[in-house]
Amino acid sequence: MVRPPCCDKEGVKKGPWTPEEDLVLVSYIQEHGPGNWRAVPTRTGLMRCSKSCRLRWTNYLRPGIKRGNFTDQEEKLIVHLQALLGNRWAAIASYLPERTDNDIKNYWNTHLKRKLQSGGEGAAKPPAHRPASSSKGQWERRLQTDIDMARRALREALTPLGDLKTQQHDGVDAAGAGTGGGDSPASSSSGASQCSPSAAAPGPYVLTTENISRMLDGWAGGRKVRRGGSAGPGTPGGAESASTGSSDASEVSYGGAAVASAAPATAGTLSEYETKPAVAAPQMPLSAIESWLFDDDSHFHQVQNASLLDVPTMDYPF
DNA sequence: AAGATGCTCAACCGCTGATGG
DNA sequence: GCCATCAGCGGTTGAGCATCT
Repeated sequence: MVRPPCCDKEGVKKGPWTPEEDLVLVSYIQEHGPGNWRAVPTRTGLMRCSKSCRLRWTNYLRPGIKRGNFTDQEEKLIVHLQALLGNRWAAIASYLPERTDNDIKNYWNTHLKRKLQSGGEGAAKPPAHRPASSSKGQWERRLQTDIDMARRALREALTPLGDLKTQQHDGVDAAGAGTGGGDSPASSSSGASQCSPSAAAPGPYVLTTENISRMLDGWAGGRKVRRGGSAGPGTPGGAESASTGSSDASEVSYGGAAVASAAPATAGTLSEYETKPAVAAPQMPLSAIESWLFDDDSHFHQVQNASLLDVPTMDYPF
């Protein structure tokens, strides 16, 4: 059966989002929480398809997104995870809560791939993925292994490079059987960190309409405010353009205690989030991940599927 | 200064898996 | 169990900007 594309309908707008549309979408989500994307266009009156709304939110408007200026640590982590997981960007993104899969994918394709190619052929070859014939049991096992490997990779990435190689033969945790269900932690586990929708209390979104409109101030209306230079990333939103460099709402603790809705638009809330130094590494999320990792360290010694750990030594050229 | 080329990244497209009737 | 619908993912495209010639 051939399903017509969801955006085939007449009157569905495509192309770059305008600040007004962003505002409408954010207002709606602030009120109802993300999710039920199908209803968004009709309820908001946006002439966009649901998919487009979801994408706009997850890749761009969602609080806590950091743009541009990938740190060395993030780079290494991405490379490492990519080598382990392949091009499963959502899974990779779930380990970088401030980054979107799209962002990581773009960064990989435009920076890292080239870097690796020029610096060392085959430093990180993506493993073959998702054999079409794998049974469900195999698939689930592989998922768990992915999670384990990613966890391990993350731990390694967070470890000073000098120590890395000594850990190459650590075991893999086979324990986590539980939750793991998903190809994409992004869709399940990331929920916690990625502002996953309604599951978590829709609550604390930092982006009040006022904030949004402030964010959108200075948006020239052109498609891009070019990244780089002093201006922040090319986000029209310019939360970061208002600030220095790549910081935007990233440290907003939308998941936690109520910065957001509580954050009265009046209180110049945005400035609270503007003060983060552009180069600041994602300390918060990473440290959270770190503690998760190291708390669970004992599991690393339960080797179960050692063959899957034959990851080539990561000797990245940068 | 102007055109050509390269680079970046937001957005789109098509597919797959999950879910509900 | 089947089918329709929806959400999410990864690959690709193309507009706009930067840099080069």
